[in-house]
Amino acid sequence: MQLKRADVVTGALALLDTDGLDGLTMRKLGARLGVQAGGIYWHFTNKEALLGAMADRIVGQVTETPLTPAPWDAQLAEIAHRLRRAMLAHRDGARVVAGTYVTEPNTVRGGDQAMRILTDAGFPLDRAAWVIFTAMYYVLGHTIEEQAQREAGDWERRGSELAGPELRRAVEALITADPEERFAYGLELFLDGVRLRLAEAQE
Amino acid sequence: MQLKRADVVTGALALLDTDGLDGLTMRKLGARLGVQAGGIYWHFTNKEALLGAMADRIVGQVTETPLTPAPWDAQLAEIAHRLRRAMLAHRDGARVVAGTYVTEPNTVRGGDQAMRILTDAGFPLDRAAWVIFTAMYYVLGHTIEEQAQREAGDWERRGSELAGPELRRAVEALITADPEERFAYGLELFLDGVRLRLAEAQE
DNA sequence: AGCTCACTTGAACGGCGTTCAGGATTGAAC
DNA sequence: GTTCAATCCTGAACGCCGTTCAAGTGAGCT
Repeated sequence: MQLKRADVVTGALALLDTDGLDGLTMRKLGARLGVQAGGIYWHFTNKEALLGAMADRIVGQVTETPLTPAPWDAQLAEIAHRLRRAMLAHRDGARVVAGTYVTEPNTVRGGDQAMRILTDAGFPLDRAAWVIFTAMYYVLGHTIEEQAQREAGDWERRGSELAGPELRRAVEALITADPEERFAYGLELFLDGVRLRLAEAQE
Repeated sequence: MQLKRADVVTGALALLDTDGLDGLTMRKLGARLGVQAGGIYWHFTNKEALLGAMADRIVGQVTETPLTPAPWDAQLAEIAHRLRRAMLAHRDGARVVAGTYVTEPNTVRGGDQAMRILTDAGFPLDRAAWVIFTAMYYVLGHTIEEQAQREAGDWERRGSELAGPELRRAVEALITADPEERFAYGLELFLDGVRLRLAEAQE
């Protein structure tokens, strides 16, 4: 059986889970697929394209099951939570997603969906876009660090060694806390801002 | 005259400006410093350490001039704006800063300062830490994309080709907009959230 | 003048992404 | 069942990367 484009992506995600993003090399991927490294280039023009396809596979989880009807803010929060969970499902998943641009189909679908939720709620189009990208930065940043922390225990050590008095206990507060709770907190933080601006625009 | 640790950082930042992060190699840096690539390893144990020092030099701009007395939210916004400007001052500056951990002295100083502002305003210590990291994710994410967009014109093309109806105009709205205004908007978005929570906690 | 310690050389090592001419495999048409 | 073109893969190389290390150089103190 010959390799299909989708098989390469599946194999690459499996390799990502075992070896991490830094261990994801074309040679190792070839070995796992029973193929020489060069052979992969028939399916993808370069590694970046492969990473893009991987990112899209990960992000695809977000739009897989339809959203239940709910207020706009709850729906937006749901999407953000789904995105975080989808990225956490693969080692270094957030870093993979962060390293790609917006052109892949699933990414576009998700962005489109979020845009519609905000514009339906009465947000002007351009501001809606700003809000979504702001949210995106937060979700990506939070999840990247959540995964970095999960995989490297030396984070804590390094942090508490050199830090000043305030920040030192702050870092401890970060590590101790439940990541999901922290994520929800930060998300609500600027959902508040969005609610405020929506109320202003509506009266 | 022999090389000092600080000279290496200065040369590395100059090379960063001309060749970008991907073009920043030890061999090219050596050439610019009039030194073999291996010689740099006497000053820095590896490239990561060098990048850390570069990041700290960049971040140092933030705490260089003291903050003028002002309400806590204005001070926090000022720090965020300074950080963005400091990173914009070097090509790929945001990516460099994002790739390092918290241990460098200037990074620590800045974090400490921000923590104190929030705790002085009445925020509980652990929540203050959460807020700061949330802000950090936003500032980094925004600035990374701002710089990516500045350097690659194909961003726009790719975005408007494949995008769905909503997102397509959203991307246009992003590109057209003044980055600074967009930055301030997103920042205020969750400063609102912080203000709200502070008001709740105080009554 | 001699010595020490701080710095640098030069060459190598293993690994990386990528290319490409040629071989193998497939599946449909005859 | 043979032919044939399109598809898929091999094998070997290319140039670049970060990093190591024994051996060399040179400035500044004694």
